[in-house]
Amino acid sequence: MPLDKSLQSGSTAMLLLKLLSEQDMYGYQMTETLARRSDRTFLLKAGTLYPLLHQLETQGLVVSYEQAAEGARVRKYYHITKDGQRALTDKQQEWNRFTHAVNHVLEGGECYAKA
Amino acid sequence: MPLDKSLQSGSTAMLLLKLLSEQDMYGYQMTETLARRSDRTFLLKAGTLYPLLHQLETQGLVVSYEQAAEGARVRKYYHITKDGQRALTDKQQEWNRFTHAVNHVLEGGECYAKA
DNA sequence: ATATTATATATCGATTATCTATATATGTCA
DNA sequence: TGACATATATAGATAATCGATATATAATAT
Repeated sequence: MPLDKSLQSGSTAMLLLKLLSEQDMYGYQMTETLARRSDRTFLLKAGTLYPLLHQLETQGLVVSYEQAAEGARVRKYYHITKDGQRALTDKQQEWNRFTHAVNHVLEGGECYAKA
Repeated sequence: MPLDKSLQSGSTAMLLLKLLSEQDMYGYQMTETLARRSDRTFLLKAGTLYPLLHQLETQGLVVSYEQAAEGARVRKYYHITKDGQRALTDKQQEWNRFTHAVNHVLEGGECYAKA
């Protein structure tokens, strides 16, 4: 089975779904959490984040609701759906397959099958 | 330091350079070797491979030469340069940084620094 | 002999992911 | 009042990859 082509540039969706699998979050909060948890490796820009969240919502992987906060403007929270949980599991499996494949090539190891 | 943006979709160049760091190869051979070594995870298409090789050559990371073979058409071999070796080392470091960051997020671990 | 398959390189156009830049609005602090 | 962090959003540009197509040669099957 071939790897999903969008995986290589597409790990961001998986990371967002992972965060939402732990708790509901609003967009800005996801950016900050991702930056912290990745030791500043993932510095997601607003121009990447929001279109991606809208796309996930269109696909039915997340749903959103607005909630007022004290001393802050209204925030748009996202909640992961059953489909989203399933998608997260799939993406994590593909991620493992992908990294193992890359590492196998980088280690210069033997081939899985001869030519 | 932010991660190279091209890394996520850009691990292919690293893998090709890795193969060439072991021995000179021609394009088709790289596709086959990559497929075998990755357990059929990386099934690189010609439309991806050749433009990428031309790009690496333009960047001075590889050089090419044609060589005739018995019972086969002329093949175009690629050889990695000093700059290519350096680029490979850099890309491998970024790869490690990237995977560690993703795995840290996926493990739901603690943050590197508090908000 | 002829058709098919594998080898081998190449280009074009489409798709997709991400970024930069820009826009808007609110709350805090100096 | 002005600067800055928070918060969401869209438009346009760039880059990586793929699908489709094209060409040519060698080996194999019918």
